[in-house]
Amino acid sequence: MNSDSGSSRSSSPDVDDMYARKSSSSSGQTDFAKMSSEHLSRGAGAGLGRTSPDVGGKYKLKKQVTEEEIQQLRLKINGRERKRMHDLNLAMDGLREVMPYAHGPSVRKLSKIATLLLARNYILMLTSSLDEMKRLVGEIYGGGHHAAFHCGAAASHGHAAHAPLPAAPAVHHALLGGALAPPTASSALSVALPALGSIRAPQSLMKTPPTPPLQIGTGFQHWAGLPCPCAICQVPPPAAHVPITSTGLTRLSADKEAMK
DNA sequence: TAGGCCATCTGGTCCT
DNA sequence: AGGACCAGATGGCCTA
Repeated sequence: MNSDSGSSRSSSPDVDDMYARKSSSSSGQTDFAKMSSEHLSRGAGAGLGRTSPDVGGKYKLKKQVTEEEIQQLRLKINGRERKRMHDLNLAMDGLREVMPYAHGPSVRKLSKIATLLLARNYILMLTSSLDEMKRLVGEIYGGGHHAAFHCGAAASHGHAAHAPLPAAPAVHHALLGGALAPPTASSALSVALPALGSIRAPQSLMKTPPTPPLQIGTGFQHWAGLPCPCAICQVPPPAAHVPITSTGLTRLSADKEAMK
């Protein structure tokens, strides 16, 4: 299958290198020279360089387009398409990085379809967890005193405006643990103080291989047993920030705004 | 060897 | 007109 993790197949070969291959069908994936000449000649005969009005599209070029100009144009278009796909693959890699599955050279990279499906499930799970967490907060503080939503380390995380209640950290992390566990309708007592180290990625998200503790990208190093794994403190750093429009996170942002 | 996954090329369509 | 986006076709690589 896909052996991209550390294998010879790069998800995005160097574009310049690709251009360089145009006349020397090296050991690439596609016999570029062969395909190019084949398709270009076909294109030249069927569309490129034609002036016939019945042929729509961008190749309704002025007459007298030389073979070389056609080839240059084709190469230019191909290069853009490669770059586009390259960018798409980079985005896909970025998505993989923030997905809760095992990363590493010995772990096969998720396929594109698997990445997308996992991402969808992950978002759904986070949304569900967030809803549950907010519901529990509402139960405990009857009316939702959101100041209690923040931990004592808030100041160092940019939450300095919110003075934490004395009991807030423990309550906060207890809620977090509950939220990360499979959502239930249990009371607040049932979610009391699971060890942070026990937090695991939802196994249901991944069939294989066994999932390690959540690794939500490079900006989340403090996840496993470190100070504050809360949803708020887990806001991705700018570099790894993926625009998220899920309703749960949107509401969370709204709540944070309301707390100011 | 079949099937899955991928990169690339290509032509068409839509948008600016 | 040029670029972005898309889907189909093609062929290579890898795994079961």
